[in-house]
Amino acid sequence: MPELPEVETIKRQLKTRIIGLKLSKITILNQKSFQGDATLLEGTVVVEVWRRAKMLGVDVVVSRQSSDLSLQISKQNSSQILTILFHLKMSGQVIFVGKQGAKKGGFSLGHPTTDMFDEMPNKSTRVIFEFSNGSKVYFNDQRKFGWVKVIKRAEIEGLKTFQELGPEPLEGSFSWKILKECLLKHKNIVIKVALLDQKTIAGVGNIYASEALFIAKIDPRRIVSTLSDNDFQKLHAGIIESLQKSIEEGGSSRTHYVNVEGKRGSYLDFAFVYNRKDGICRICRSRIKKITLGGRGTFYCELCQK
DNA sequence: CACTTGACCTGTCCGC
DNA sequence: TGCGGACAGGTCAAGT
Repeated sequence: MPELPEVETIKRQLKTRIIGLKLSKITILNQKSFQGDATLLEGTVVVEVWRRAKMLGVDVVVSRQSSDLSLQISKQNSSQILTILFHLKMSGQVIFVGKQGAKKGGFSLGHPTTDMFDEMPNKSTRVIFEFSNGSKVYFNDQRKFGWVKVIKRAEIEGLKTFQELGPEPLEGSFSWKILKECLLKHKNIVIKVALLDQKTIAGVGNIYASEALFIAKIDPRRIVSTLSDNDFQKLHAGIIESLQKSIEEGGSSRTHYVNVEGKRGSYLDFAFVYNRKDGICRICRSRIKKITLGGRGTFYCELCQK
């Protein structure tokens, strides 16, 4: 899927479009894609959209006349909040379609998406969320690895997948020393594989692991225990740089990823190594190599990365 | 226990 | 053009 920058892009866009909207109907087209009781969501109002690692959360509360009051309730009584949790895995998409765009507080937000309207649903649509103003959110997932689940907000922290997650790399508190500490938890594996473990750092996937290691000039085959403090510092900077750059570019679109408007991200136009086998290294002009590490394609420059 | 491989799915692309 | 195999943003469980 979508790694951190792609989910972050979806989160930011969805937030401006669906907060304050009331859910009217949920249609499940593939049972395996949906866990929990969808009927609990009908009539609820969206109060928040958030991201943790590669997961997307949409918080909803039972509607009480106005959405303003709902917002108040959410702050006072978190036990009332339900979360619609998404994991897009390899091929998930979240598409928003609203003919006039969502409205909140009297002004219109977002861009018109009438072009997507006729294309949705498509053959990979697995779940459809309909709002009372006619807007819709489509969860598409060609490979059916992704999922949507309904869970009480208060129960999320108890989920094993949440408890074990490593730190968020774009939070201010994420330092190179924390990165070092997390990576040394499994010091005998290859650095590229360690970066993919969500217990090490949350949100880094196959694209940004290769990119961050290139920026840090570290060979992806290195064993974690061989890294110096200077390496950890460069890697820390490389992770942040690649993730931030990708968010600026709206994420990476190799095959499936699109944002909520159905548009592709452009990070791969700037990528140093990912998906650039035999391409020219932007720094030393030698050929980019592709190898397999931990069963995943890994791209790097033999000259630049030591 | 630490680490690796296969499974989950559908679709596309590449070589013969 | 057709067919088989490898491969694709992720994560689990089972295997070594």
